[in-house]
Amino acid sequence: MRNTKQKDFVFNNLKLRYDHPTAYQIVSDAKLNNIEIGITSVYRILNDLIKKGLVCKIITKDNIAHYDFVRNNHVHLVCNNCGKIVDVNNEEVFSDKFNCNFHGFNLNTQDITFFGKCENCKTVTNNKYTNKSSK
Amino acid sequence: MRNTKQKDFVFNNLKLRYDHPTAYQIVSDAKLNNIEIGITSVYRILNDLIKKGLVCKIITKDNIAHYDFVRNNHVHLVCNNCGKIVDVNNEEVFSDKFNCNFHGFNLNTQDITFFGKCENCKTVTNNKYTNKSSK
DNA sequence: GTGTTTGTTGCAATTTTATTCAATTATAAA
DNA sequence: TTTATAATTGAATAAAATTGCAACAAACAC
Repeated sequence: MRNTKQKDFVFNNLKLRYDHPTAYQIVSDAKLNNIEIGITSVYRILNDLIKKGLVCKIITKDNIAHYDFVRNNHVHLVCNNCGKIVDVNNEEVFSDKFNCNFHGFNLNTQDITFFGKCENCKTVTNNKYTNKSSK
Repeated sequence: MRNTKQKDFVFNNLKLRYDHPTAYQIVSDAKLNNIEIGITSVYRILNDLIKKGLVCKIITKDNIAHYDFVRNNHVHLVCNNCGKIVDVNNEEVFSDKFNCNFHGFNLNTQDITFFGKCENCKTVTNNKYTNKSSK
């Protein structure tokens, strides 16, 4: 694992902004900051950060991926009309304050996924996705 | 809205199976059943079902979309090593039984998204994503 | 500082997914 | 039952995202 200006930029850019950018928006922002970085590297760096659990990907109903830095655990509210994404603290959702009318939203569907290792893979050292191999 | 053999096949295939197939697997299965359907139509039909909240899309760490029929509200546990997807009832997750060791899994990250309409879009009749227009 | 090692970058090619548009076909009206 | 209407399909095309690989460069040893 090496430090490069490309990795630094993607990481810090995501950490500093709160607007859930797309991969292209990160490239544009890099250009404005005179950082040379290709879209390929942005996608690759984002996926590495996702595999480390530092970043998550949100797919709005327009089927374009938006990326978000994982701060304290939070959930996303996504508008199916304008694509707006709002962050809400975990605790609020898991409390009894939560219902389908929430933070001004009128919610109707949910996507809840937990990632980890299953029974069989818990003991395995090499990891099909998070490392290329264990060699 | 019209009934076609393609729509029927995608809907019933997803409803009957419990293995979270990819779009390509649905096309293959259609061929085995002598149903003519192109990959384009499968993606289109799947997206329509998602917009109606009848189907959801799960992205494993291999970045290929898997599709699931929405029965009673349930969450997904995804293995970052082998890609295995397990369905678990909502109630179990929102109870105190839930922790990072769950159903044999060793969980470490989460993706929780709720979809709906935001404050501004609640009153709007035409919908950027769920309908082409309101004309 | 120089050289070696090895992870990283970015172009090109590929794969996955979405859109366009002409041809087709389900549905309802005649 | 035929015709008219408009939604749907799929081949071609385009866009989004990933992978392979040669060139590059960060980190470490000397």
